[in-house]
Amino acid sequence: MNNHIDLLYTYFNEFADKCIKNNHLDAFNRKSIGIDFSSKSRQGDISSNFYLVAIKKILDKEFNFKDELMAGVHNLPFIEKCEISKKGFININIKKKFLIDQIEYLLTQQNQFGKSNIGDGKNVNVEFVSANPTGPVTVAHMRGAVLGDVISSLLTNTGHHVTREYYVNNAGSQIDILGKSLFKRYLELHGEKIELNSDEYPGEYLIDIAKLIKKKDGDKWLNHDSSQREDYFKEFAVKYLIEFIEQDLKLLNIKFDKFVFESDIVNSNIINNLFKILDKKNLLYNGILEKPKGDDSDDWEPREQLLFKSSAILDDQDRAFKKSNGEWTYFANDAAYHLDKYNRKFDQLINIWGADHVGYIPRMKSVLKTISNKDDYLEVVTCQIVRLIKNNQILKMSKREGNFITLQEVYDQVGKDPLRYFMVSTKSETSMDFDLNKVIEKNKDNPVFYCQYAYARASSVINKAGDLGINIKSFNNFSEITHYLTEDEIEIILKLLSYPYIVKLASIAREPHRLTNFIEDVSASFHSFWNKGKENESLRFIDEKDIIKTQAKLIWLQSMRIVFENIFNIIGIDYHETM
RNA sequence: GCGCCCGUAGCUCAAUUGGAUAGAGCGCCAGACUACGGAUCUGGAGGUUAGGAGUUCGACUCUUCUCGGGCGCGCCA
Repeated sequence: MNNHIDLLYTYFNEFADKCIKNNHLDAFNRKSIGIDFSSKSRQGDISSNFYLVAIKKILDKEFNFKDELMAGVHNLPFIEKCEISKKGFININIKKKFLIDQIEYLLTQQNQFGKSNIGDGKNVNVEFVSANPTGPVTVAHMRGAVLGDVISSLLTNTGHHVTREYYVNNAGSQIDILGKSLFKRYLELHGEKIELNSDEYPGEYLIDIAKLIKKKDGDKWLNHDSSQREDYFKEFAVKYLIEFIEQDLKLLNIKFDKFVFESDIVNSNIINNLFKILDKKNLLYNGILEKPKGDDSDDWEPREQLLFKSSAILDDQDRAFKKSNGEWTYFANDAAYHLDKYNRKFDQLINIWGADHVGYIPRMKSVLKTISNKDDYLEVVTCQIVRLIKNNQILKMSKREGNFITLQEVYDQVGKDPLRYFMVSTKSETSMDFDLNKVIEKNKDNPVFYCQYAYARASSVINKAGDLGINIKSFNNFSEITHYLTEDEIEIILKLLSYPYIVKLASIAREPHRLTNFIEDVSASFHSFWNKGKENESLRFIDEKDIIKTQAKLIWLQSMRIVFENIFNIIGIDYHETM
């Protein structure tokens, strides 16, 4: 069942098609057609800029564009009133009966309401977190973790097949250092005095893992061939750290469909395949990179190595593909991993990257553009850092001193819901402050609580009415209830009915914060209306003497609960009928 | 030095991708309470959207310059 927004969009597009076909209008970008469905302007229930946008494209001055357009609008089934304002906006009031029909439809849809198929079943790979397996998950990754998970949910809700993927960097020098650090802890357990180098990992979690090795193997490794021992300690460390990481993320209810190991990529032939693809297009050459301008260090010296001609595609300079000693660079391996994703037949790749990787985007997009011939085959969503604030002080972290704050620690202090909610409640590319004191307050200053409370209140009304024998289970007098609803309630209903569009736009823009804005907006309207019932009894929800009026209210309250549940499910936070 | 991101009310953030008078919460000021859940609500003040120039019917949004903040800048990962 199409709602008023769908119908209006469809009409505008068909009307434009017809005009263009008849040479009355010049073609134009349909994305510029906007519908304001939140009635913010209060000059109608919904409004549109269609007239303003299209009038610029008139070719035939004889053609009576305005009258033709409006005649069609008036034929739409939901139009109560429609006019074009002085400035050129189309303002529409909607028949209440039509809104109630939509609410009836919403109630039959339940958790399907708001879902759509704009993704058309596309296979999308969302890669996120991908923190190096050298320690527990820290706060540095928590925003990307929640963001990736919620974007995945948004995509699922809009008709995409989503694979949540984690790339494990278990090769390379960081892992060598990790293995050495672990071995030192193992030595320590056998009574040796150890000293960690500044680049080694000081975390106590390695002591726990070393204990596991000691328990399993005793002193077997104390005097053992070193290369075999090194591999063993590396693998052992990574295996347990990945488990720790999975446990940490499960605290936030984040689960991955697939873990891909860098070692498997390195050991496969995929890097050679990538080499062939790039080489065939003449994008690889031996050359010498220039010295970076900001680098005043003296140890720079020119070196010849294999370079990727990314500057010919999307980057501002070429990038090292092989080290001067002939090994593949990290970038080359990572690019090979992306080729692997491409070979797994995904229609699109989305990476969630932290701010420290933004400089990396052009070269990786260059690779994937070359492979796929599509500009946007790889999409990178970046998120800026989160500053933790406690007792009005910024919590500083320094990796060198090992005093990084773990995800677990923050989780213990605030819990899953505030953590998830706040991580996605602002635009990801702006840096944000996360105040540990404020996010756990249980009052209206806290939007998580405010929205959950709105849900609980609505639930309590429905339950209370049920106790009085009033419910909407077999209600079918939808056509009779419109005159029981006030303007405030109609406005809330309008908002609820715009929810499918909020989801679509949030999904297309990869911006979950649109959902939190929306639910806060509806919650505010709801709490405000609730309070009016305190001063004016006629505005209260339950009236035992007037069953139909009560049912009319219960119907939109139930609709609101459904919309809230759907949003809570996408964001991944809990909801309760009592708090 | 170069590149990317950001700059919106005292503070924390929005603004449906170029739309109408830039909106919320906190804080501040003034009010409301025997309540279908006060874990609340009503009203008010507060803005040259960092600043200048440009593009057009129309700019927080696009272009350009300046200022300020963050991140990154050959073989690390």
